[in-house]
Amino acid sequence: MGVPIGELVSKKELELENLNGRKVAIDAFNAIYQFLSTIRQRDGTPLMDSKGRITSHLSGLFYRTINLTEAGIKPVYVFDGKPPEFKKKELEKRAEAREEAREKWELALARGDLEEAKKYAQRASKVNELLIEDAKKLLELMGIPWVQAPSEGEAQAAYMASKGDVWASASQDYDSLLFGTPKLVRNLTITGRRKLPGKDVYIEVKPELILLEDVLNGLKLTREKLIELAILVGTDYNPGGIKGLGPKKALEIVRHSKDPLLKYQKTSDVDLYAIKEFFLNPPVTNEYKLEWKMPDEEGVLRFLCDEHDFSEERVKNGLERLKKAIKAGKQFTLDAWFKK
DNA sequence: GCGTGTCA
DNA sequence: TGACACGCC
Repeated sequence: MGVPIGELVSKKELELENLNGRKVAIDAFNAIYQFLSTIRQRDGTPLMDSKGRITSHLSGLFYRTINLTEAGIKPVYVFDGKPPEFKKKELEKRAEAREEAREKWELALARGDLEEAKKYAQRASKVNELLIEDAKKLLELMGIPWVQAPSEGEAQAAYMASKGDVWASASQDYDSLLFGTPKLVRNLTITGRRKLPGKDVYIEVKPELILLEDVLNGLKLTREKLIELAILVGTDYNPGGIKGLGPKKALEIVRHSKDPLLKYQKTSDVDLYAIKEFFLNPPVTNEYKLEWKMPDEEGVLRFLCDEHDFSEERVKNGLERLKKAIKAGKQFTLDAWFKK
């Protein structure tokens, strides 16, 4: 998933306090997928209400949004629209991988191997339309803005960041760099512990900031060349990339060739130039309003507790934290204003 | 992933 | 106060 250019990218470690007072455009699909795959019981079953509807993503969204607000961050979630036609192959690949994982999940469960079961259950995670609708509804009730992208959410987030409507985009994937975000935040979480695959070892995961300018300067590339590099090593639109080309070789090629795609286009069954054009000029919209409001407390309680069986005590507690954080944030903004 | 209770 | 185990729905 996403472009495999992590090893070429220069990162700065970030304290959450550094984001105080900043607006951040979060890739909603990316966040929801993470919640859905990680918030699970020991056997891999996601959290569900009494009617069997998945609630893992609601739990994740609710508490993370409160945490970000407490850190003085103003989040806006950006949802995917219609994927481009040439993403079909990648989406089919993911569907196959999910199906395979689902079968292995069942087999592991039958053997009573819980650890394996959970691993495959996570890989079988599927973000469907109902999860998206519920997520949007929760955000609205919480007073948090969300934006409907016409196409890729990463592209819309990058557009909003490059216009200066938000300070940065946030995602685990690097794609928004290709779409031109000046700043990308990864690992935008509070509790920075992540389990290493396989072993029972946890590592500290801190938020990190990636500046497009640093990446381009470090690699001595233009954004157009970075896009060509990504296409050679593989994107969601041409999974796998060019056979036999890794990041290092690809970097040399794009540095020394005026039109690196030309040679590989001849033997490729996808339109590499169309992909490049898509990264350079993706469909985006100006139709959004970024307003952070006080939460509709009754609405949140009805939605999470009455409809989805969340603990009233926990949700009320969360709402108190959210209200307090919003007021503190307003105070901060006014203080900063009067100090000027 | 995250909150909460427990133990030092 | 911080690390950890457990349950959340």
